[in-house]
Amino acid sequence: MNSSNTFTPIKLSDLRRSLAFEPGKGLWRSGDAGRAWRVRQGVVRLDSTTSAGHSVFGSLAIAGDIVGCETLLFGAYTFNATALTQCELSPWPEGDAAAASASLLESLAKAQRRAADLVALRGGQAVDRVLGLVRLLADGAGRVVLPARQDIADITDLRFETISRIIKTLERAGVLAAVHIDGVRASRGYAVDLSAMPA
Amino acid sequence: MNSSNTFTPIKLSDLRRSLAFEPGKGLWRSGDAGRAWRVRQGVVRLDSTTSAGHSVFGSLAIAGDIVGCETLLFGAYTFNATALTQCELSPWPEGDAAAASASLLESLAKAQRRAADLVALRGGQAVDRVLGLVRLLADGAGRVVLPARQDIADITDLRFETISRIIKTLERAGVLAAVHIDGVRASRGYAVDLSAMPA
DNA sequence: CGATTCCTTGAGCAACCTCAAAAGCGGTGG
DNA sequence: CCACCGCTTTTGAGGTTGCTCAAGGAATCG
Repeated sequence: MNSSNTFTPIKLSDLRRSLAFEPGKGLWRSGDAGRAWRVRQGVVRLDSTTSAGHSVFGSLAIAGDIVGCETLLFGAYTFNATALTQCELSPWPEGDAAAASASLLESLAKAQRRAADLVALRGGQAVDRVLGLVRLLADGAGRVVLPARQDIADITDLRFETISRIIKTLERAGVLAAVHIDGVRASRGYAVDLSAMPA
Repeated sequence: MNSSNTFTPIKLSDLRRSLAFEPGKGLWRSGDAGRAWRVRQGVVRLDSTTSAGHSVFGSLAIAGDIVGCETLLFGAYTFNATALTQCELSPWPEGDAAAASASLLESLAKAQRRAADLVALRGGQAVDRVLGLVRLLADGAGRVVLPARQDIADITDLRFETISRIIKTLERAGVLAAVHIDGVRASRGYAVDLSAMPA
């Protein structure tokens, strides 16, 4: 019910290498058989399937997060996963059993912090939610590739028209600046200057 | 900045037994030294401390969830924890290292599902959010002890006046019924009848 | 370059918020 | 036991933010 899904299953032959995906690409669906991954780059959107059968935003995974670990318990994914930006996944666990166990504890702690971040993106004034997402997704150098308006809307529980208005306002205020490479627009790429944010 | 906090640190001598807490009781604060626990009963509220120094709702832990596992990594808690209802915690991990590792994986999977649940509580129409929380907290027999209005408001990102209006409406519609024991009101206890919910 | 999807912008409206006041509930101490 | 105090909950009236519906423009893909 959300986003475009050019969906093809992950190939068995790829299980040992790192995989790259384009924005909008469906990675897997709830119930599919598969394995666990670590997100190396980009943003993965995880959706729950409602009783009514349509897909609603459930959570986000960004660089460092582990996704699909439930496959180790049930053999199948519980969420639908799609790439929101260009992204890269590598198989998990990556080392031996001991390394996996340490990384599990770390992942659990990280998952709990991530949950709090997500919750924060769905509360308060509309502008602050969008800025929160920008902050979450921006790299250290003040660069960010935003998801599509509709995906931002799903994440923040706002309407895409509202997101559009807010992002335009932030551009006019100098907080966001569309990035161009060789004179051509980098799709949804922005330079971020939070200090330009009016009180 | 939220809720009343009759705060006293957890005693060392209690580390091996299960502990019980009254609603409103502060369990620990971010930065405190302490250990990890499994929630046996009730609802624990976890708050992040903002840069401005005040506490904002971050997430919920209910029966079966593991809280404070980050102490095994950093030696200190990252969230402030308070009991929203009468609740009971027992030390975690409960068995040997092998059992802990299996339970970790399970906990990670559960934490991710819990995150999606929380996210769902902060989107959509006000009534549906409150009903979502009621469903999350109700036991199998259609009984629930709700947190205070202000806490429900913090969880759902609504105002406590709005929560009050919604709960009264649900009572009048027969979805919620205040529970009395020996003719005396069971504090914030309700019987739930979701089938009485109008479309 | 034609079609489809995504984004922008406007006008009016509804859901929820804000501010305010009063009633209920629980403890505490006379 | 009752009067009092603080805190929570209820209820009302009016205001604001973000939603809905609608239309046109920009991007992207074949």
